[in-house]
Amino acid sequence: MTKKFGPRERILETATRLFHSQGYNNTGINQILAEANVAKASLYQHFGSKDELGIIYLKEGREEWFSGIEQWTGAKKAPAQKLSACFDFLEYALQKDDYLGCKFINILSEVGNNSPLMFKEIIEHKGKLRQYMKGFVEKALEGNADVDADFVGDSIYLLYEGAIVESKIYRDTWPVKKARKMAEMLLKKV
Amino acid sequence: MTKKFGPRERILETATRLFHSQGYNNTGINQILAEANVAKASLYQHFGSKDELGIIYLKEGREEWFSGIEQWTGAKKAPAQKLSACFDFLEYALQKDDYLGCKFINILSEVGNNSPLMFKEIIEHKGKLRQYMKGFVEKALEGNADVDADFVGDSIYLLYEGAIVESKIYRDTWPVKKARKMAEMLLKKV
DNA sequence: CCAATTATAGACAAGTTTGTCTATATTTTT
DNA sequence: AAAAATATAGACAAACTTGTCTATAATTGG
Repeated sequence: MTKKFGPRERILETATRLFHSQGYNNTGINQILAEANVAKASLYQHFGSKDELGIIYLKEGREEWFSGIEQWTGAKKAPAQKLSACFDFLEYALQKDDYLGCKFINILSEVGNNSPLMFKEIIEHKGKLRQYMKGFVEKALEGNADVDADFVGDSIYLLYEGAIVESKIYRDTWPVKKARKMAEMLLKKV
Repeated sequence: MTKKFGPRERILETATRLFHSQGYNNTGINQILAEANVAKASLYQHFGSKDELGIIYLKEGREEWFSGIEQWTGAKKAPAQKLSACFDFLEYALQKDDYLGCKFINILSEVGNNSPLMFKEIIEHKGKLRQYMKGFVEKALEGNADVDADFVGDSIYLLYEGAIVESKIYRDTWPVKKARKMAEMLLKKV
């Protein structure tokens, strides 16, 4: 059995904290090692490079995100309520991390197209989130023939992503609150 | 009179190109100097530090942005049309720069709270853009007492910002096109 | 209990980074 | 034309980066 707090886990936990709060490029390997109390050779044993550590940071970030959002939507029954729960979870998550924004959007600004494997993680994560939310919108608008569910779904997704970025800029939850309110309105009376 | 293509101008033009395309942290002073054909001492003569160069890069970016958007909105008369023109300009600008996204959002991910003066430029730019767009929304909804113009205005602003970020991720204009369509819908029949 | 695996500590290489400083050359201005 | 301001080229410092390698210690499985 793998140790619960072995070097690998400590590295990943520390790297996650530092990459998210300081940024990927502003976080050196040595700082991670020092704060995780791990030897340098152990890092290069478990992760082949800093780039790979970044990729696994994103992979785990995606798992954690969807695990969280499914917990929140799972507590609701109606699709429209599940969609609102997505915004509630976002508000909770952004506040919990002191408005650091989205790990994926942030790292995209840092690495650009330098790391194709990171870009792959980013676009896959966002694509999955988009489909996830659009699924609720479709169900909520089912039978409503005169409404373009695809269009409304993407609009709500854009509101969601806009709320993430603006919460970071304004260091406040108003973007999420207003985005949710508009999303709810769009599902009711379009 | 200041020279049109003196060292200062060449530095700023090159730094703008490189900061935007490669990122701020991925662009070293030496690369800027080499591509601008300028001596290192000249850079530190005109700009005291890389940080200050970054601040002026943002200041100029804001001027250029608003100069551009005002050209596009100035060609329209009705407030609703002016608002649509904001989206048209965005689509044009993002495509022109090959979907590099927003200079301000990008650099925020890189420097975080490390540079308070940069953060000041960022929040001022976004705050001004928000008010600029909300002004059109207010005028377009004037007399429409049963509609909360502030709420609709912020929603459209969030759609706008979401479209910027998602266009970068998907390397496509669909986010802007859909955001504009939704914005137009919100001004017509809410 | 002993052998194999895993972790540690840290020196080291080769390359970055920003910023300073000197010395020389080119423009501008008076 | 002389004096002052501006630009150039590049050496240099001090600190940082990722990644490799060696030698020793701790832990684990059979």
